[in-house]
Amino acid sequence: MTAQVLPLDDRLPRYQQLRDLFAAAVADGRWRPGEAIPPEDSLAEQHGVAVGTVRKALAVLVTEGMLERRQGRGTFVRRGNFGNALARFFRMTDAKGRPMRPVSRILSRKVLPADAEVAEHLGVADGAPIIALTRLRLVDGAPLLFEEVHLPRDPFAALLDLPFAEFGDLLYPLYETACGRVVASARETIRFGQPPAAAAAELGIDAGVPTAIIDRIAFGFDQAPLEFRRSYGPAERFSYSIDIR
Amino acid sequence: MTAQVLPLDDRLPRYQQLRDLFAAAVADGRWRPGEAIPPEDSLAEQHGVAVGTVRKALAVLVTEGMLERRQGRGTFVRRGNFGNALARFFRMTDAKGRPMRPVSRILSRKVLPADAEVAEHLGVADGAPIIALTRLRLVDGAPLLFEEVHLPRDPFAALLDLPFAEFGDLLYPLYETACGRVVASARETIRFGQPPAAAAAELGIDAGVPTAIIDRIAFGFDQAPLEFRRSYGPAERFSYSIDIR
DNA sequence: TTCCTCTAGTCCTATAGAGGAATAGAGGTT
DNA sequence: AACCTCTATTCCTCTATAGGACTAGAGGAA
Repeated sequence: MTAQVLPLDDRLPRYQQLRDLFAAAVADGRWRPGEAIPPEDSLAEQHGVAVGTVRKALAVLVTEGMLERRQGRGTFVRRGNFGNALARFFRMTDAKGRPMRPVSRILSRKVLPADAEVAEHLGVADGAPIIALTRLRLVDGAPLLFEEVHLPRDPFAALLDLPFAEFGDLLYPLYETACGRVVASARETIRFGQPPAAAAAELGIDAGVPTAIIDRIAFGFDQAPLEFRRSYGPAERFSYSIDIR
Repeated sequence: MTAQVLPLDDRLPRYQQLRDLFAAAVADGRWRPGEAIPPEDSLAEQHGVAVGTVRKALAVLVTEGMLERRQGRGTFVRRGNFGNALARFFRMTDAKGRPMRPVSRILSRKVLPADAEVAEHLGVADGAPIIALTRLRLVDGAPLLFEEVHLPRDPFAALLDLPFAEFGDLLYPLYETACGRVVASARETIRFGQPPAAAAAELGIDAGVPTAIIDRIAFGFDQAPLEFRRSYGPAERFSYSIDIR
């Protein structure tokens, strides 16, 4: 969480040590999303290695998705691709396979102690303070998804003061701009069951209607969990598409 | 389909041309799954480039999943990871999140003309000959999934003579050993709906029971579709887990 | 304004080579 | 048998360097 004194491991190859060093620079905000990092030759000089070694370290971070290189321009810390975020994470498509673009409305915001399940998913202590949001996502004015979002309180405390109207339709850009956290990957689990009463009410369906339940844990560049989210939607409207490897 | 005369593009960097060359060697069977390819220095000499250039080409193919390098041993054409195939493609987990290991039984095998949907997914002409398999996958003796598998006939003709008992529990190893085709990636789409009568009958459920429907297109190393599969399973028993990016 | 040229900065391609690390196998020792 | 040592083979790390390609911006020409 806090910027660590570098636990560099001398047994690792230098390019791996550099990778860790650079990743830490991104993680603790010295290199910021959207900005260019120093050019490769100056990094090489700075760390007393050959340019090729720096290039190799940067190549690792590029394949890990943390950096992005543009010939002639520089090397940039990747910002969450919010143009693509829907395509990457919100893979609900309509009957014709087109991605749907939901509008979002925050319904509630509370600080609660984490229950056992949320604590495990977020990797925090049982009972640790959690921000719990509920929100509704609508397409063409019709409610499509009811979501319960859980965030560790401290890193996301900035969200506690934000008026609901300013949350916008996507949370990940907000995590970046308001809290400096970038979502780099996620794990989703889909199953099928019945919605809790609150979800059914907001969705305007009977509690007995078959419902798709999607659990998602979102991770930062350091693979630490940032968010746990559970989403409910009517099963007949649901279609989920994914490319594997 | 047939081995092409190399359409090497001189405008591409040499390492990309080499990549294409090496990929073609795998695709047309000169380099075979599980076997080692020539060492990097001999490839370099053979093609008149520096070793570093060969290494770069091979690195691309490693990240694409076609090759695998082992220090001190060599560079190998990757074989479908059948130990991991379940983990990679068959992501149904039980209520506790453990992957389930189904047993398979082939129910039927026919050669049919492709209908419009199958033809599109497989990238073949409408009405082209297709091998259509149905099979049942069981866990602990109970039917869990009913599957309709569609394959282009000619590349998979070897399956037409194989007794059902010799199909085994997984098809992908069979595609490799019997037909020389390796599944490298796949796209899945999940939705919920109602099963066709045949599926409901084999699964022992009512036709009205909510059912998970998974469509999968499996691709070879060259991104060409190899198989189209549609699977049906009772929704309450279903849970699907996926890592994103 | 619009277009062109030039330049500085940056990443990309490619080469060459030295030394290290991991593996497999041969052969010897206990 | 079990273990060790030695060697050949192979991939890995790292250095050093040269020229090319792409971008952005400054300045001048039409």
